[in-house]
Amino acid sequence: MAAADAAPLPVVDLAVPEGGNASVEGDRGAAMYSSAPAHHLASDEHSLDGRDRVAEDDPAEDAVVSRGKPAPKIYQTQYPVLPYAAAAPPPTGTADAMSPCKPSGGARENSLGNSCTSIAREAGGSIFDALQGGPLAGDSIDGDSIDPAQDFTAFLDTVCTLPVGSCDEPPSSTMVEFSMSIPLPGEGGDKGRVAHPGVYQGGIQKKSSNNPLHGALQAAVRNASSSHQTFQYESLREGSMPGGQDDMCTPQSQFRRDDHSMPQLERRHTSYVPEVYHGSPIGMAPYEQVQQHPYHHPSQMYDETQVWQKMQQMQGVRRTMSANTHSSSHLTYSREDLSRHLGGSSKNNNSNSSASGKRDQHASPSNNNSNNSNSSGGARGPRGSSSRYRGVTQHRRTKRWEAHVWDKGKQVYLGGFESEHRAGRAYDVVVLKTRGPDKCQTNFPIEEYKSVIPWLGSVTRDELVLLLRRRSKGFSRGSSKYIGVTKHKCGKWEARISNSNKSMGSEKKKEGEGAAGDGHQEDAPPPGQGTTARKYTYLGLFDSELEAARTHDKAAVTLFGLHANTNFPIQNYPDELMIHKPGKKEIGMLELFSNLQAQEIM
DNA sequence: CGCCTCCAGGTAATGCACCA
DNA sequence: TGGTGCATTACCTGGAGGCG
Repeated sequence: MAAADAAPLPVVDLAVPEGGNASVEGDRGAAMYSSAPAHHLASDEHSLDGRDRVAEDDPAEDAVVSRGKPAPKIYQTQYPVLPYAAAAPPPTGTADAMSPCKPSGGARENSLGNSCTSIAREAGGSIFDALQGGPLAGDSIDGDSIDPAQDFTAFLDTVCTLPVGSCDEPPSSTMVEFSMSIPLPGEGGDKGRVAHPGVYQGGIQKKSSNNPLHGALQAAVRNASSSHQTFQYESLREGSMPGGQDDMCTPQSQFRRDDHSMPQLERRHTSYVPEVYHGSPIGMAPYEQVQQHPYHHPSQMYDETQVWQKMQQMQGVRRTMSANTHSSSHLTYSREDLSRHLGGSSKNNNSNSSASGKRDQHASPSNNNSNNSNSSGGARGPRGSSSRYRGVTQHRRTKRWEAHVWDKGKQVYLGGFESEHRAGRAYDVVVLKTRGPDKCQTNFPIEEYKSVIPWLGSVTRDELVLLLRRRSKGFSRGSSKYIGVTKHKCGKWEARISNSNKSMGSEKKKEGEGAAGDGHQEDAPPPGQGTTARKYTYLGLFDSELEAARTHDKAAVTLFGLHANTNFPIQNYPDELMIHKPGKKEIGMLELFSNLQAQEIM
């Protein structure tokens, strides 16, 4: 999808110099984000009724999901800017100061803000922070005090807990806290750039190679001194986390399945920064715009009472309408279902409508709004559906379940999931958000979402999608939570970099878009790199994962500058940025970067 | 005709076997 | 043990096709 075709999402007017505009962001914004743990959706196992568990239980699934892995990329094109602010960084020494969401935020938490326009994005975010900040723990909005524990993780927990049964009481008011603790340069400890040789000691290992890129990288990384920011971050984390920073930061450790007893404080760390970064207005959302965001204007949030009343009304109707199907488990497959699942031709069923109708029925025995689809011959949809859940498809090649919703004519990818059921849940939540409880068709009874709906008012669709994606199977990818880092068989961490480390997806599409070009093309390809063959350059083995990640970042920034797809915020690598020869349009962003630093905003 | 759903292709990133 | 390159997997998107 070309950037120009992106859904008309609320892209703020970006105050970024030439090249740093929204479309640029969109084009190259395939930011890797967050090491958000693939916090398994354990709760839905417990909360769903037995039918679901029988149908969907997959021990392997949780084992996989709980690994906690890198995040997928998000295309800014699709999710341009989330105009809310992050919380102002707490003072050093506070609990939040220990957060892995700090400066380098632990892995891809911040890589979200990396990729191409991270500087601008982060700059914007930090500027905004400086201007007004977001709510902090203890703040209150409209009289409701913000519970620090109620962050996105909690939100998703809520989503996934989806109680079945008592629907008599509306959930208590909750507010999502966005907390970003990112000591940026010039903020606490930016007193002089103290070289810290130890940090990057590993550097890129010397190795004879014919790859010209290799040589360039070696030189670049060798020459680049460590940034103080990174050092400081390390110090903070190490100093404040007796247990070892990595232990604290890794999703693997945080979300180990048997780790539920961990303090809330630890758990909450992993969830929000990505969104914050992602949402950080790249070019600074106008103050007013941000202020208008529901998050900052509780008055614009859902009125829970109204929502609840509406839901109750709807439930009454639905119970009646779906009475017939309610009693039948959706495990009871019809002949059509069996046929479909066994590869029966959808054309036989023809009636796709028929097939789809059955799907709805089974997916949601009490399918709230299923009245439409069932009674009218089924939901729209081509061919035989691969899933009995709406919005869920199974990737034929990978057999993974993917969920999508359509919003304003554009398809929105919700993530890949291990189970059909979870994909269906993802769809439900997003569709509830986008279309509202009274218009959407969900896979499961809407009453199961009663505790979720209030949350939906405090997040944007995009935020929600990001959350779901982070919870999706996609996060189980890779052995490391850092991009470009893999565990070598010898036990060390191997760093590699691709010759197109830059954000994916958009480049190709932009090629034919001349005027809308983002400047990418004008940047010379990496040394020795053609545009055709994908090549990975070996950067060396490292004892620590972190070290490997930083080496990757340095190489990426050296090669791709602002377009680099990094694990940590790009401002951690000013020296590499200087080494990188920027393209014309990058220069504008670099200037912005410099100005921000000069103003001590960054 | 527009919207919606789903399929499946392209590409990025990681896994892993193999070689020096 | 270190390094390379291919295979596999996952992410994301474009577009086909059905329905109102």
